[in-house]
Amino acid sequence: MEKSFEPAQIESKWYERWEASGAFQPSGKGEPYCILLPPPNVTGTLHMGHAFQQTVMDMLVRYQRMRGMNTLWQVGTDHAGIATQKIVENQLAVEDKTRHDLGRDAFVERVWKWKEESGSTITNQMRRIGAAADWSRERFTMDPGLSAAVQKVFIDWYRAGLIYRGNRLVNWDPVLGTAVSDLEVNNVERDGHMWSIRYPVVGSDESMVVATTRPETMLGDVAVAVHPEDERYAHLVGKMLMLPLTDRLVPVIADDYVDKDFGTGCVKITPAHDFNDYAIGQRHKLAPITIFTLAAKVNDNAPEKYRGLDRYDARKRVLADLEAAGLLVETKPHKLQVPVSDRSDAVIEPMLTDQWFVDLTSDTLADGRPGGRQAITQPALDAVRSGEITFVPENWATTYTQWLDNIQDWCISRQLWWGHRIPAWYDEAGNIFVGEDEADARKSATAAPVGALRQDDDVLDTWFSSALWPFSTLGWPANGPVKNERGEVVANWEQDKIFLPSAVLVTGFDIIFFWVARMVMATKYFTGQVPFREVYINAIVRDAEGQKMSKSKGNTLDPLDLIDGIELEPLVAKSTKSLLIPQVREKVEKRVRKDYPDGIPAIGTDALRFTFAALASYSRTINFDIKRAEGYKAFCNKLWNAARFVLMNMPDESGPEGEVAAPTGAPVTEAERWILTRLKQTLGEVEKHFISYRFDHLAQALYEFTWNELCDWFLELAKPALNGEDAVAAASTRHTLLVVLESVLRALHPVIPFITEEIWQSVAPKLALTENSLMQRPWPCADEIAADDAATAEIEWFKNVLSGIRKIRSEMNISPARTIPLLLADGDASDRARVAKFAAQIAFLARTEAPQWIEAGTDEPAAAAAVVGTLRVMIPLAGLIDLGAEKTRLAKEISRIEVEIKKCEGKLGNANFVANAPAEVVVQERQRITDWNTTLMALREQAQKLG
RNA sequence: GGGUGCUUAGCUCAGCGGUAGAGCGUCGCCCUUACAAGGCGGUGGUCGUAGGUUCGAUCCCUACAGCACCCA
Repeated sequence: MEKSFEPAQIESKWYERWEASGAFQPSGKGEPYCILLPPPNVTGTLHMGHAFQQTVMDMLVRYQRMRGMNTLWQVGTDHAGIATQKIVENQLAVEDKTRHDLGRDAFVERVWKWKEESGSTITNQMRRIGAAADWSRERFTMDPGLSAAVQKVFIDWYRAGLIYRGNRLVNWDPVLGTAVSDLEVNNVERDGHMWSIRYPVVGSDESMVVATTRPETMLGDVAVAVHPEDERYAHLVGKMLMLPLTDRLVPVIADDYVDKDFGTGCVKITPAHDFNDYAIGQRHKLAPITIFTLAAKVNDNAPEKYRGLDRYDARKRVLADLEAAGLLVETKPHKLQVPVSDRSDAVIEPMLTDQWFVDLTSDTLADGRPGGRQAITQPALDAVRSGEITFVPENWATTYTQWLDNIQDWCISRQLWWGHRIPAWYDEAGNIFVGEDEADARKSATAAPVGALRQDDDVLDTWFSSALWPFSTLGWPANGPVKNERGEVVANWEQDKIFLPSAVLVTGFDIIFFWVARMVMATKYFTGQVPFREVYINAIVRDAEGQKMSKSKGNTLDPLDLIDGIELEPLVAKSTKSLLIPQVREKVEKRVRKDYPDGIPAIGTDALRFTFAALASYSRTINFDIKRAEGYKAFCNKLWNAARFVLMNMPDESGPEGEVAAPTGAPVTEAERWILTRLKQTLGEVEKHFISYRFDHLAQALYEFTWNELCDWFLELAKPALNGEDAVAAASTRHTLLVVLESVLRALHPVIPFITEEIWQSVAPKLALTENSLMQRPWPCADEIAADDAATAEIEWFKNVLSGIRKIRSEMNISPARTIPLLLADGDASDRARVAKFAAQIAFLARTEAPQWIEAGTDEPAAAAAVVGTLRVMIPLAGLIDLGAEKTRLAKEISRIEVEIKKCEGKLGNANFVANAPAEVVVQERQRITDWNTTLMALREQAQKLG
């Protein structure tokens, strides 16, 4: 083995071998255990969030596979309608073209081409982080099978009356020219103004003043609303107002929605361009007036002078005209939430358009069939309320149910070209025909179409196809084998439905509504089953200061840069490459140079994964600190060197295969039985933490065992045993070293697969193991290891003795290289026996001469002492230690213990404590005071002897 | 405005009713033959503030402050 751990060398070789061996595919044996990968954007790249989430999934999958489960990690990518179309449109823009220059078919072809080029980027990156996913079943949301599922679901829901077409207010992106989902809209706080505008009351001297952040929308006002109990305006309700700048009159209406205390208590109502106003308009049966075109320019419903103006130009014009008319009462600065499209940065304009919706809100349809609430929403709510699906951490269930309780119908149409085209046709009279194709649509119609049929231009929301992911990837709705777009068989529902429900969904909280809930809805409706039993909501990865990672801040990290390392200059170049605004570029460069003055060191995949595990508590964010990752690289190196030590100590005369003969019978030494006991405990903890998804505790348990017990104590204890005269103990220790190392490799494998595999390959022959890969080994079960409490007590005693000596050496500044005398006094029979048993270990590890007992009554030389129980462990002062220093040290120790005793006495002296505290707590407290007193007496005796 | 979290050592975080913990950093001594990415030993915290419940509160309850995020 190399002298130190070199991640790059070992990571490159294992992944391909694992994949080629078929180890990532379901074994076909054991209980099914399935995890669905939240499909990343097909043209996307791996970011820290992906790397974290996928590490979590990979740990679970590898663990369950080792436990003998029939494991499927279903992977694939998402066509990400808007994002992908936008990228290709940007490419066209460079050539000074738009998608319309190409036409629909040629454009879509071009997107496919781009998908072919870049589609494997993220999946190859996933391989770098070691994802043990079944790539032979990789799917794409637009492959033929998944498209068939989309079509069937649309048609079935349409025919069940659960999908309808309607003219509704939606989030409209005027730049992209499509409706977008709420998820793609960010509410951003911006500096704006609050303008107060006077609306005169018709036939009166009175007027009403409304406050608005969007004065231009007044051109579409249909009313002014006040609170029904607002006495100031009660007499005006029902009266008409003159809408300034127009020749229209609008009524004053009363509605609870209005906040009396906000502004003047009068609200202008523009139903066509505001969601709240839309609801009020509906309540009061006021027809909305749309005043913008789809490009957000003023349309013909507004007075002529404003027509054709962009919404912001219109605002200026409206304000100027109001000012001129003396109707602008006040202008003051105001912070407001502006809805901004995540995809184009354009300000969203609520817009009345014809869209397709999934009904999620009506109880019963007009014809008596169940409505969407009954058929789709309620079952999804029940699945979580009944506990059929549980969230981890559990409070996310509240988020889920609250959202479903207030759900709106789902707008599923998008005005894009890239996506699943809606299987609906219109005749010349505007009648709708839905079917698999035009012929099927005609066939299923109740009336003959008028004239020619034309297919709907729109495509479906990407989430519509991802909602079907849990069952469409398993082959539904086909009965036989399903092929992907390359013609390879990837699923077969008849066989694969055993993987439904999947075991756990690992995903971010931000898509609970948009994806998680919709998967539950669709899967429940079409298969009658829940899509998964548990939902583990993973934390969001932030930078070390807790800031959101963003390219424009310059605090993003590329997981591959952490794995491979990167020099400063390339890192700067990379971070600033796609930033267009010069100021941002400077800021980013400064930040990168400050944060990584020496670039990023290569820490390797395993250390990165261990870091993710160690940070994965139930907290909702994890702040990624590169320092921490470096610490876990050191851990990998520690493990590496521990393995080196074990292998270096194997006999030369091992068998033909390198096998080290297993001794018959139980391990000989206390140390072996102790480390096996600790291994058993650790494995038990790890199993527990896997069940509760506490990867931080899991990682810590393994870290502590490996470093603080195996390396710090057992390997050290093994040294004298291996080199001692007891050949039986040496042989036994040698074998235990191998067994413990091999077990810990197995236990660590789900977290750090590469290094463990690499080491295991060298260890396996020594144990005559026949598997080709660590991946094929079973999980090291705690139940298979014997515990030995007596041995544990012996080793605890030994550790106390050794620590006592080390502390004296260190505090008295005795050179670690110097061998010193060791004296023992007092103690009981068991101390005598233990000293005899561990004499060689004590001498070796504490660098002392053979211990010498001082019999009671004989004179003691002046010495520094440590106390273990009643035993005094002493190092003579002569030539080594300053008497004064030792007295000071003792005094400090004595006063520390006196404080502890005082605390105990305080509790035990309280009658209420003794009467009310649980018996075992009182007993424990009494035991503590006894132990402290024992130590105190020994220390005092020692102090007295020093004079 | 409604909701959900968070506030513990210099930093990043565990703990959550009965002796305050880890990693990193820091200080001292050591290049001891698995590992200086290391060893050994230290230092460092009235657990956001104020009340309450309890024999006992970092942990439970209430209020407040600050910081996040989600939904309006």
